[in-house]
Amino acid sequence: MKTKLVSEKDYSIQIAHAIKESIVSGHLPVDGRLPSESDLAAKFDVSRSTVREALKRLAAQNLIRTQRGASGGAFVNRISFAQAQEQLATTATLLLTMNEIDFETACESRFTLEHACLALACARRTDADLATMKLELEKQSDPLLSDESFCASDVGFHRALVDAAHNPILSWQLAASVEAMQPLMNMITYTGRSRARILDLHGTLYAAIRTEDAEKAKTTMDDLASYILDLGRKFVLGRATASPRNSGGRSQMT
Amino acid sequence: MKTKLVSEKDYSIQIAHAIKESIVSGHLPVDGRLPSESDLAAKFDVSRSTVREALKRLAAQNLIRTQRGASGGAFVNRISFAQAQEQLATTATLLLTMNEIDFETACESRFTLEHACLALACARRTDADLATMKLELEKQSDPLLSDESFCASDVGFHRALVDAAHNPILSWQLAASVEAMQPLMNMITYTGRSRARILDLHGTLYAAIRTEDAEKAKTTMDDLASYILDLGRKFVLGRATASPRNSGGRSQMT
DNA sequence: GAGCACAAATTGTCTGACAATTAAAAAATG
DNA sequence: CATTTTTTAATTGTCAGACAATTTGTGCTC
Repeated sequence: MKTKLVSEKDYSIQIAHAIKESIVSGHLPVDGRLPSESDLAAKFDVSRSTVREALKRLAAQNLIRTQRGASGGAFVNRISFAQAQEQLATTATLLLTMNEIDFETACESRFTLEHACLALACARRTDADLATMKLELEKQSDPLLSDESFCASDVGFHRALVDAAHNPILSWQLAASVEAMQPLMNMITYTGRSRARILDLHGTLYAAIRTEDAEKAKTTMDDLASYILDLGRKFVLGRATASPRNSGGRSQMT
Repeated sequence: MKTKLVSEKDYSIQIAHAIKESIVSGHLPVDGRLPSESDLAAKFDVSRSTVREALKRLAAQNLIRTQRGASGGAFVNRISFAQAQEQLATTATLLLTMNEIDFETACESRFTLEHACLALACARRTDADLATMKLELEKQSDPLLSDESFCASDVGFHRALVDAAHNPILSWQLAASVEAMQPLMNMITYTGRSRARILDLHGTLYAAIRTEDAEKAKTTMDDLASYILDLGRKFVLGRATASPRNSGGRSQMT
């Protein structure tokens, strides 16, 4: 049976949308196979190229995967947390860089969310969680560490903290948030003194979580948030007012 | 100058990745125009179809938009919060439905995040925010409201609450979270008694935010969270153990 | 200047072909 | 018969060339 398409929008968009609906609604089961490109072309009464463009749209959203060869085809993908996190991080990065979100707003959202994890983290942290955090703490205490490595370890510490809440959805959202902010954090040059302060706060956080002292953890997180905010303010990061908007003015890719 | 591609992966993936890098890194400015499809085909030394498939991948992620006609082409898109929210909601929905996240986990993450917004909401809520919340409260008090409409109003109330924090990043993440959970919430049948209870809690929340009583708001949110959790537990929503996994077993789309 | 026909550029779609890959069927081999 | 090899068929990936649809600019007419 042929499926009707309206001629107002591009066919590939409509086809992608139709298939996406089938997937999201659960009508097409995970690992279910879509009809072959030729069959879809016949079904929608379009050419194979058009179907292919539709499928590429879906593939870009990790909704399907394709396999060549006999009994190959397009299969409904079970989206993984890793994929979802990458998607979210990309989107968050774009929002930050393209929409003139200032450092303070980004910082506030990140620390607000992280703050929210602390109660759960204190209640559920395992020895493994603590060990991961401890490891990052030791890394950060090395004064020879480059700013980038320090930042990376910082991300690792906070990820471990969030993971200690043992809620995959929270971990997903938070990890992406933290990751998206990394470029901004990388613009800060960490002096010996600021590193010592951060390390100190991280240590206090670690201890609070180890002893399941949620209140202490929360106040420490607040201290860390305001300290990072201060650090950020000292750099260019108030982009909303500092740098001109880079819209307008066409430019070619070289 | 031609850009080299390795022959191990599909060309359209590599090309999409290359252009994506240029965009995310800011090398291509917002609203900047990409070379025409023919030019890109020449640059990467592939056919136009392959380039087109790559561009469709980018379009699916809202990274570019295309325009027909003279001086048309593909332009770098400034991603909007609305687009970002839709993407995030889709991904979240898929994670919930495909990865056997149980109702409790989803509920916990949502209310944990929402809880985190309360302090900010109390401090920053405007009269407009309060008015929006009030409006939804009145909608919900109509006993003739269908379950779906009640749910929709519920979403509206919580969105208004989150928006009262006046942090666009938080609004974005939370709104998507709430929206992604809507299908699950829709599976609950709301009795008159449960509606009254929810309405009561919403009212208390509203009052607390109006009077900037963050502590009261937090405890009320916790009450609401545990009540919803209880409601959910009474239905099938413990899918992790209740329903069989719908993977395996190929099936065709009809 | 206003309106109009026409050309040029660009994306959207179609057609048909071939290459690459893979699984299953068929054939050869012991 | 069991195992290995070869062939075949199905399917996606890529290519080339064509035409349609859409939009912008240009020059002409009035």
